[in-house]
Amino acid sequence: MEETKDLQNNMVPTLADVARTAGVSTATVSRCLNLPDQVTEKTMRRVMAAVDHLGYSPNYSARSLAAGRTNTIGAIIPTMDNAIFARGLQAFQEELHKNSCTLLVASSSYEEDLEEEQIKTLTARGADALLLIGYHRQPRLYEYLEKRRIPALVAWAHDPESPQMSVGFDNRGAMKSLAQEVLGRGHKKLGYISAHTESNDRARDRITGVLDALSQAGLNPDDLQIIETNYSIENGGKAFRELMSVEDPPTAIMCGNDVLAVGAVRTALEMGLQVPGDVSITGFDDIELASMAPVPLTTVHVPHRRMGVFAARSLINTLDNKPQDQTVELPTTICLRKTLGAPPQGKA
Amino acid sequence: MEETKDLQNNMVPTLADVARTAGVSTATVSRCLNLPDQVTEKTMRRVMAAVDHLGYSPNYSARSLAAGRTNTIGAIIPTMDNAIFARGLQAFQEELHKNSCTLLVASSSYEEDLEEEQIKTLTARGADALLLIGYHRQPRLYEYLEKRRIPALVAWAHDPESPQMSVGFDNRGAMKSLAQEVLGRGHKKLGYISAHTESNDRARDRITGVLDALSQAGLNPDDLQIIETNYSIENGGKAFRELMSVEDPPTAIMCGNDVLAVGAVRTALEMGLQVPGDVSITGFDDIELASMAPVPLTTVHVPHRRMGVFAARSLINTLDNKPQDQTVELPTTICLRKTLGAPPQGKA
DNA sequence: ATCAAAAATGTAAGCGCTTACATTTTCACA
DNA sequence: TGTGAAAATGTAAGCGCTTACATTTTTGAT
Repeated sequence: MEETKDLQNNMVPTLADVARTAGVSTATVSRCLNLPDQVTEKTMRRVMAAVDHLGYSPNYSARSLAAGRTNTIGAIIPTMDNAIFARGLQAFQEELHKNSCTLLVASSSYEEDLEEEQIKTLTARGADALLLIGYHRQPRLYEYLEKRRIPALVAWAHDPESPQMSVGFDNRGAMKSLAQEVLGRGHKKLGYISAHTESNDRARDRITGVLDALSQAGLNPDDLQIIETNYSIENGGKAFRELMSVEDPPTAIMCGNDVLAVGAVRTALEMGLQVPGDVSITGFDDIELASMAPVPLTTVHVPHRRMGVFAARSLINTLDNKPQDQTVELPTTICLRKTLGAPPQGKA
Repeated sequence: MEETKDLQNNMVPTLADVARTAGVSTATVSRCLNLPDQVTEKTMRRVMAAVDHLGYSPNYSARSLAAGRTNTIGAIIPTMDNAIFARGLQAFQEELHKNSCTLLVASSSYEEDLEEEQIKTLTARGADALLLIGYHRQPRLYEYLEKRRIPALVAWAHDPESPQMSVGFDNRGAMKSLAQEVLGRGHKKLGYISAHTESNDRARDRITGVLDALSQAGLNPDDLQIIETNYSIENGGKAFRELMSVEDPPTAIMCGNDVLAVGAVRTALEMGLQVPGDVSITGFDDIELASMAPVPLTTVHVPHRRMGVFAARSLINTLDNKPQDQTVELPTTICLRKTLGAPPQGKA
């Protein structure tokens, strides 16, 4: 009983077991699995038969330890509970899968410290590379990653100046264009609802974009009323109410993302305001929600899925030492729907 | 130069390096990291100083290999590109993190074969446990998991009969209740837009729920027109159009989820139909979109985040051999908003 | 001071795989 | 049929950690 070399005895089979039952060395089995064309077809068949027979599948911890590569890529995103990241991440994962990599996920909840912790964790877990959102983080983290030779790609943002690998888009330019559309309609007084900007460079860049447009149009950027709040429909509504509760309220409210904008639209309607008759509202991202809003949202379309796919490819190419663009900027487009119009009579 | 024991020389430090610089054995360092109270405070300080000095962090591949545990839990979900899974997954991840576990993610794209492949991959990658959506899959997979002693928890569904560990809700019962609401309004002829049911037991159960209500109300279940389609707003619209294009169309269309329902609502309005004046429509899930729809959706609220949290706890407790409910059913609630009304005059 | 038991630490054997290097087999060509 | 180079396979040394077991140190009761 103790000599049962056959080990059906409810143990998980190892490479050595496969080798034994196939009558070859462990090296050969390993080659069958990893370097198929270094092996005779006959041997391959024998080994594969053993693999099937035993129900063998490799132990990745061991493989990773021995090979010094995990084929795992980590992603640290603010939250999945946000369609834009969820969708990008989904595309990212699909592309990784096509290249037999797996995805290790962590979320930072938009907190810088937590993100740092997650970076440490994921690298310790052996992520071969990392997907990060935005540029903003302690320089020591970039040093840490560099020291460990862990490629990190920044997504959702794009800064041609930065040495960091990235796949993103021009938050600032996109929002500037949208602001120009708004100003072009004759609005002179804008309000802005933003995500918290403290450690969110995308949010900051978008605001800067509006400011750009404002000063370019000869308006005073200091007049732009900005409220920062957490990402949610409800908060968008609250912020809207606040912005509109002043003496001479803005005629257009631009929002840092669609979720906030939808909240604003809803609240506007609740307040009995016409959109865009009494007040124009814009979003950013073009999530599914945008076209479904009570009044379909004028917003900026961002190619989230493409971003995910590109990010995956970049990282994989880098790991494979294939030539590879350091940084790619994806175009965004302005999506004019129904929430942007001219300011009300006498307000222009 | 070659004798530099100090190895700043851009190598990632190992346990042995820490041990050497702290002047203790590797075992002691390992204990400091994993079993802190088996170690003197003095030693601990020395070791920690070395850890900090070298910037050491453990290699999880090695740790996993040696310890036979990865502290990694895998989740295989149909897609993250669907708010309900994204949100649940987010909560799941947060809870795992609280317990120092990481999340390995894969998606099956609602394809049974792909799911099987992903199960194999994730277990090979050393996932200590698995989160799976729904019960439907080849029995051999359950056997496979059992043989490897990998606890797998089924979420999003609940079958008290099944031996499988689960955290879910009663898809059938919930949809039955909603159908009863619909029938209670006087509707006699219903249509149903479903996700593909082939390998989706949640979708099947929901249909069964409607059928239950129908036959209980003395109506003929065979009259229920059902269209199966892929998850998307657009497809919801198409299906709606098809259901309504018959001689004597249904007065209420129930949908397997909110996304399909929103598509239906939008299309109804495009067709010049009043909702619920001309046709009632219902959804399922209560995602954010639901209350934002052109007409706010009557639907079933499902506690996705709680489900994620419970799932994480169950799995972790199981891994820690803590006592643990085999299966928990979370309550759902019916969310009556605006898309359900009485059938049009003369149609009741 | 003494000594046994308890606490802390050390030693060293793997965990399951990859891979450099060594050995054997195969094969084209003379 | 014999030869050498190329192809296939085998041997065995780790990869960085955990942990059973052995050894040393500390502790506290005498």
